[in-house]
Amino acid sequence: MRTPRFCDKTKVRKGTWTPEEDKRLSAFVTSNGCWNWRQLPKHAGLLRCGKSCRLRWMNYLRPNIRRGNYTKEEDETIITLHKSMGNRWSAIAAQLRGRTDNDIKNYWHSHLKKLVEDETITLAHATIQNSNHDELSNIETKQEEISHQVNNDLVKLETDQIIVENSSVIQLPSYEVSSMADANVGVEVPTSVDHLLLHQEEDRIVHDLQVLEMEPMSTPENSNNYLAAYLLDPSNVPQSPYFDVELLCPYNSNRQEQDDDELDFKNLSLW
DNA sequence: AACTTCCGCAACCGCGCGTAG
DNA sequence: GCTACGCGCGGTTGCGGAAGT
Repeated sequence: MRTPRFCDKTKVRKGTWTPEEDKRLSAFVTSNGCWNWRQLPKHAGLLRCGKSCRLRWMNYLRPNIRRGNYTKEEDETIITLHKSMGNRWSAIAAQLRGRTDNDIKNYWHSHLKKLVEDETITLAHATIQNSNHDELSNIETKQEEISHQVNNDLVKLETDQIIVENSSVIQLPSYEVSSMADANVGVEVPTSVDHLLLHQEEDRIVHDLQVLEMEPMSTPENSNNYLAAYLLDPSNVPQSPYFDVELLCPYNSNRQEQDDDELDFKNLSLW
């Protein structure tokens, strides 16, 4: 069982050190050294506990101690060391000449901590803004790709429909072929398989449009795609929050601004 | 001028570790 | 191996001056 290690509170002084006490402690340690902090106050004629004497000497009276006036280099050193070592003040103090752990700890809590927190917040803002920008770019790229694909598909679909309607003998629609110049027309009799494939392709386009509809429809091309699909088969096109099927046009710009506001609000609410 | 609040800093406190007996 | 003790460290407190009302 450990005995209480703290000073007998009835016999020792506490609180701020007087110049007289400082003088006595300084003189004693300078001439005799600090061989035993617990015994020291008795021999030095001080009504303080050993622990208090040690603290006073180490943090204030010891020679070569620098106080205040931290340089920018010291600030950076402390911040860097704190990042890697955490609250190990004595280890940090060992890297800075003439600074005590207590002084650095106080300086950290009164100045640097806030500084670092502010910088972290600024950095986090910048990171999220960049992230949002990248995400937006990805969505726009994806929109363009889908839009382009849908446009091509619609052109092929319309062409194939014309072929099916106007020709008694047609080639099976092949969407692997990129140019209509490659299609051989007038070879085979159309079968129910041809129509089945055609409907499957329509379904695929409608699916593409559904994917497109999930994204913000911000470009006129996307609206046109929606209109084209709607005119082709209104029953197969899902309702879009971005396209007014009554007016057959995109919702007005106020709607878009409102959505933008909501997006901004969502971003803000992350904070 | 008086009072309150804020802030920096010195000092205290409790805990853990190392070591001597 | 156990205990008592000293020391060092880090968290917390409280004093006193500055700033604000």
